Amino acid sequence: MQKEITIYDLAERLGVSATTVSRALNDNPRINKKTREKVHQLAKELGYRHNTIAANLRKQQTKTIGVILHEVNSYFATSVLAGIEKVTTPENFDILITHSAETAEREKANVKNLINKRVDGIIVSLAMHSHDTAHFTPLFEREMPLVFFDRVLQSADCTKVVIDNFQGGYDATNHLISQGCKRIAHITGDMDLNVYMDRFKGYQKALKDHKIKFNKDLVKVCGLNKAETTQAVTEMLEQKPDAFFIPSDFAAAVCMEILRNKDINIPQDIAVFGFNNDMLSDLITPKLSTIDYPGFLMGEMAAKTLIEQIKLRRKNKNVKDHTIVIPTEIILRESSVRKKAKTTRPHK
Amino acid sequence: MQKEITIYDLAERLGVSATTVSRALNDNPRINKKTREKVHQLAKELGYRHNTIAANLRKQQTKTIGVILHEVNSYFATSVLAGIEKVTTPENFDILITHSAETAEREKANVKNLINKRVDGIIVSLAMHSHDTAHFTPLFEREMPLVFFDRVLQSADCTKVVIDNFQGGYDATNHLISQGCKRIAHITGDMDLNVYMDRFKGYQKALKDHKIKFNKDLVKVCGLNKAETTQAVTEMLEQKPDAFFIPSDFAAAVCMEILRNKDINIPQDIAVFGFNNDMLSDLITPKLSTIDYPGFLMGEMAAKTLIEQIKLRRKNKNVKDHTIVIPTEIILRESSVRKKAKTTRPHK
DNA sequence: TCAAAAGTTGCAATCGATTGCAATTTATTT
DNA sequence: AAATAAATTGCAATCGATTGCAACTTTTGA
Repeated sequence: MQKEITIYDLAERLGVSATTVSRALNDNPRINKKTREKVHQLAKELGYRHNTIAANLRKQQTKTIGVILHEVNSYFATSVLAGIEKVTTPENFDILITHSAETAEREKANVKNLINKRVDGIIVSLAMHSHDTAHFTPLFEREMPLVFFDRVLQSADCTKVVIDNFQGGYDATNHLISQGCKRIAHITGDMDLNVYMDRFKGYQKALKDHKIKFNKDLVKVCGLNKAETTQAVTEMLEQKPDAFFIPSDFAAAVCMEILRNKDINIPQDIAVFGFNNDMLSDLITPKLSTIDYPGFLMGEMAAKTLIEQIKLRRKNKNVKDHTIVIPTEIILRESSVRKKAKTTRPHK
Repeated sequence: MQKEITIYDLAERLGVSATTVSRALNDNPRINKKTREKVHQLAKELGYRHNTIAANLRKQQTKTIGVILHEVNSYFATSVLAGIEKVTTPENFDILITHSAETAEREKANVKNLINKRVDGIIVSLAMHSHDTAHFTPLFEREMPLVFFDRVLQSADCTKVVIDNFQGGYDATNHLISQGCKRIAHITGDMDLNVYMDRFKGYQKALKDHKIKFNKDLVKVCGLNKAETTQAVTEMLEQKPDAFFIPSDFAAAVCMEILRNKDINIPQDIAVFGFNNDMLSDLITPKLSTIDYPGFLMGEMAAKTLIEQIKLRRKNKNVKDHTIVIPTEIILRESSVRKKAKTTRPHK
């Protein structure tokens, strides 16, 4: 790599100062139009490239937002990222995506790395196994603009973007009950996470409202990956459930495959209900009933809120923490509808 | 945000020079062990954070690799990223992920942005509509370490990591023929891209080897998204095909849904063959035959090669361009197997 | 005891762009 | 024509860490 051209090189050739070049390249109106054009012209000719690093150091801001995801390989994650991008791109923010592979250790490393990189703000969805959240305190100490979304800290005062998980859990369970299900198995994730805890509470409330006694043998916690789900479902079948409410479309799909292999009819013998409205929920057979999870909107809101915070911070105003709740929608499809035909919705 | 602690703050408090602090923090053996410990101790106490930006500026390297993907919302993309990470993490490289949403325009912006950010090297998979590839010349001019993977430039001398797309197309078609298919429809993507072109050539060659005359009415190019695939499949059905070879599992799944809605039996009436071995290929009914696409391995190889290049560049040695071909594997499942039962493979 | 070697530390320049303030030139007004 | 305003440009410091070179201190060896 031959050395990159700098503003000093341009300045020398044009017989002006580096200041002028810098201002010209930034289209500062203080610089004469002709000078500006000459600078741009030469910059183009010589293949000058703005050195973001030097500029960031001087300006003490990076115009970059760090995003910490627990995983990236889901339709939900990519929707969220798309939503974030929709907001950040016109505002000229870059995003730096990290993922913690569901471990607290990597989450910790990611937080550290993002601070070192001096991002202007951070958007986080917690890792599954992030019980000890001490690694976030450096962010609070710094008053770093920070928005949690989806999987959020339960305790701390902070800004959050979430869906109504309780309602989602309630709606799903309520629907299954309406289809005549009485032994509704609930295979779910780590209850330390708000998302699974709240859905579980919604599940319980729906049972209660219909005077169905809660049976703890019908609830099982697992990692919701293929292996663990397979095991959990297989074990659960001994309890003779007449429905599975598994708040993850992927895990629900795994469940359905197991049922199919055992020639169990879905939804007549056992109904299945997922969560997320993932791409695949509309492609598998039977199509999966689920709760639509507006990832794009969540990403949008999170980014919007964060950028507001960043702007306030620059003006040294202080920030009010608040919680934004995004509405969800129940999507009824073949896997759970036993009675009268209802219209199903296409995947959006 | 109160101001961040710098090495100068630490230096002052400890009554040593910033040089010593810097060296201590980097565990430079030239610094006395006791001094080093004192520095680390104070750094921890005061919540010092290394300023990557300043360090990058001085060191003229960012230890960051830029990745330009055409899309990120696929199992393949996340596999590739995981493969890249596996290599970069132990080498202490960060990755900066950008995606071009299949447009040349965004690809161009991404290239520019990554140069401005002074990444040490770039890994690229081309956008679907990236015909004019002039925006890559600044990279060649700079002799920027650069590895293309999957969707690669056909012309330029550069390092590439690809699969044997020809063989994949050949194997798929050959298998369909072995199942008695004679009118094999091929719905595929932009032929300017090596991946679709080579698979098409494989398709043609297989037909030829079995003395089946090539029929251009059975080939249709589209964007392979849901809407375009739906249209293409619907139109294609007028040609009365007895098989679909659609080199994208997602698009093949869309196709299967259409066939199912028309009560067309798969694979007896029409066999379907995909490409990628995506997560969903194993979850849909019937399970989809496909070509396994070792994304993880491709990511790994691309990153490995790139880091080699980066290291050579630092020593001012020059780099030999070469092409790495990763083997693929045919995965036979229910959607295409008409005759004798064959063992199916689980998704890896 | 003194010179050479090894161990520690610091000076000062450097990376490249930005920006407050001042200086200079040009245009406008009276 | 002089005074004032407006437009244009530059000086020099700054952001925070790194590093070649030199200096200083301590240890080692004869």
